[in-house]
Amino acid sequence: MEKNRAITSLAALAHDQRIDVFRLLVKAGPGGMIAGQIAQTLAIRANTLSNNLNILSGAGLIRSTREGRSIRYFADMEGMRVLLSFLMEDCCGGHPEQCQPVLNQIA
Amino acid sequence: MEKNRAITSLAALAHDQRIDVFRLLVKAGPGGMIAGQIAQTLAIRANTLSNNLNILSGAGLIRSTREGRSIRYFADMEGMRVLLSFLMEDCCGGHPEQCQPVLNQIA
DNA sequence: TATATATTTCCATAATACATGAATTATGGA
DNA sequence: TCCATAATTCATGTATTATGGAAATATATA
Repeated sequence: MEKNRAITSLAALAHDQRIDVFRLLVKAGPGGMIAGQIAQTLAIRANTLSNNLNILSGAGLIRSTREGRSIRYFADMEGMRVLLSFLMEDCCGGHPEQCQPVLNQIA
Repeated sequence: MEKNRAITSLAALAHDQRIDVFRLLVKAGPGGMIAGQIAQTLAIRANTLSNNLNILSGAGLIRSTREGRSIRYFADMEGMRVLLSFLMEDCCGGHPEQCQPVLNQIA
């Protein structure tokens, strides 16, 4: 992963509404949620949400598919995995005992 | 973890120099690095680095101890773990098959 | 075609973060 | 004590980012 992409992803998550949206989609799981549901659940205006969904998409953290008039959004777990890999790169190279506790206990 | 703390941590990492510093300290492992070494390795001015180290510390992503005139910095793996837990919260609740691939393949 | 719903785009203003030079604090050695 | 080294703090001009109103686009239904 290139560094600029990682920074884009981290900046996307470092935002009051977007972190809520991402975590909501993580919880929603494979079923995802349509934009309107997200806006209603989090009490966000449609245009602000649209902008923030676009930023999360550009950051590779969520995906979407159109369903009639609605658009359904999903957390992109692969994007998240790539981001974490970049941040933890070479951590476990010489010192696996320092890195492993980070990964355990997350579930 | 409270949301504002997570946002602070993510914003700390979403920065060209700070992400370099963090990853350098992750690679350095338990031995850490003194500030001067970091500045030299990454070619960062002392005052800029100091400011960015302070931001990373405040975000709970690195720690430090003084060693004579120098200060040694370490990646804070526990802080990282807490951040990831917050982001992935409840992911594995109903759909462990979506969350697990994120955690594997990182090492 | 006309209307309603869902979402996005455009734009202006306000707020925030950034890098740098200069000065300051802290520690160790002569 | 005096000086050198290591790191931090402060002030400031610049640039980036966020927000919300209004308008526009896309799709479905009557």
